[in-house]
Amino acid sequence: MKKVTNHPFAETLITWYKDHARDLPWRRTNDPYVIWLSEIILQQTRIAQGLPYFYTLTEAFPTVYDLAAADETTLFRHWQGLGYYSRARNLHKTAKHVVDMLDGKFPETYSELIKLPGVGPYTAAAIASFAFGEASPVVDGNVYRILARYFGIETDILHASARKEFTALAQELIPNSDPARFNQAIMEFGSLQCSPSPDCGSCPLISSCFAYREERVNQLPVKSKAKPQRIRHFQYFIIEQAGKVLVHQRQAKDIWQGLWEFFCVESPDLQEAINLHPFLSPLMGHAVALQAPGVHVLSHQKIISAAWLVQLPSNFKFEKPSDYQWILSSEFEQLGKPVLLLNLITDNIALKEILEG
DNA sequence: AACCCGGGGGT
DNA sequence: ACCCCAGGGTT
Repeated sequence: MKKVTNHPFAETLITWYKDHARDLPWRRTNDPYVIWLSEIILQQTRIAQGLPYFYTLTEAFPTVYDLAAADETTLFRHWQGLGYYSRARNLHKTAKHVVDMLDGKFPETYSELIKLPGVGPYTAAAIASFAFGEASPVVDGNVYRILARYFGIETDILHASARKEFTALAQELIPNSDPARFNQAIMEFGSLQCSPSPDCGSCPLISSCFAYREERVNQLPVKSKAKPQRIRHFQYFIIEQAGKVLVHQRQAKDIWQGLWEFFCVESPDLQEAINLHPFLSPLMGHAVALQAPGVHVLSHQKIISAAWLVQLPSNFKFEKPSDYQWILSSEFEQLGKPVLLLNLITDNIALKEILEG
């Protein structure tokens, strides 16, 4: 079912986009690798936050071959601070798959792209359209917002059926001629014009917008509320001896999987932490309290933490936990850490000097 | 279908 | 304090 003429909605967006498009680096290329990399970075991430990481990563790994050959520890270190660290792991998986199984060439269709680890409906549509000109509509937070307002769609955008409904509508709207431009335009429009608190007075779609006409701009899109945050308490022990520090890489299905940290006990207070790990008891004679980070806030958790610096004499003997290892203090900088620990280090000069010389 | 996964910025 | 951000994976 080819569209001969475009929907007026699409025409207006494309016209608006000609005058308002930002000059973003991933819009200057057709390289599917660079587009893919940018899209993974931008998942649930604002452009301003992702941009420095885009420059760093494209410089460190200019091609998919470079990324596939990368050491995962190095990749995690580059991803440090960006959040949602499973993206980094899936990035590496997909790069290796593309190099090893696909001769370094990315799949060129939505239905093939979506099979890649870390590539879901949005990202597959984005790559298929931007790199290969396929008319698959992107449906991201911007698109939900614009379509819900303009067409008066009441479906809860967190409901399972929402994606299907909004995608079907977007599929009707996307032109067969330069679908990539439409996808860029609708997201840019959502970001700059039809934002969560929009400036309807300057909107080119004001005369035909359902939400504006019905005075329901601030009620659309409908989105159910997030559940309250879980409160957690972490006790950190920076155990240092003979120029080395005790660390481990978080592995459990939990926050910060793949990142590195100091000896950590999840407990509301020091005494309970010691009771849980009796080897700590004789160490505490060498411990000094560090300035604790403030409450560290994640999307669904609040982490309240405390930390002790434990500098042990060389002849001090104790049995370290089996899942922890010693590394040179100076090498800690090279590992990917949670921002909570970056803040802890920044706020404590003594710690900073141990770890950064 | 429900739940989990970061960090930062706007209001 | 709450919302949102160029979402995706697991169970």
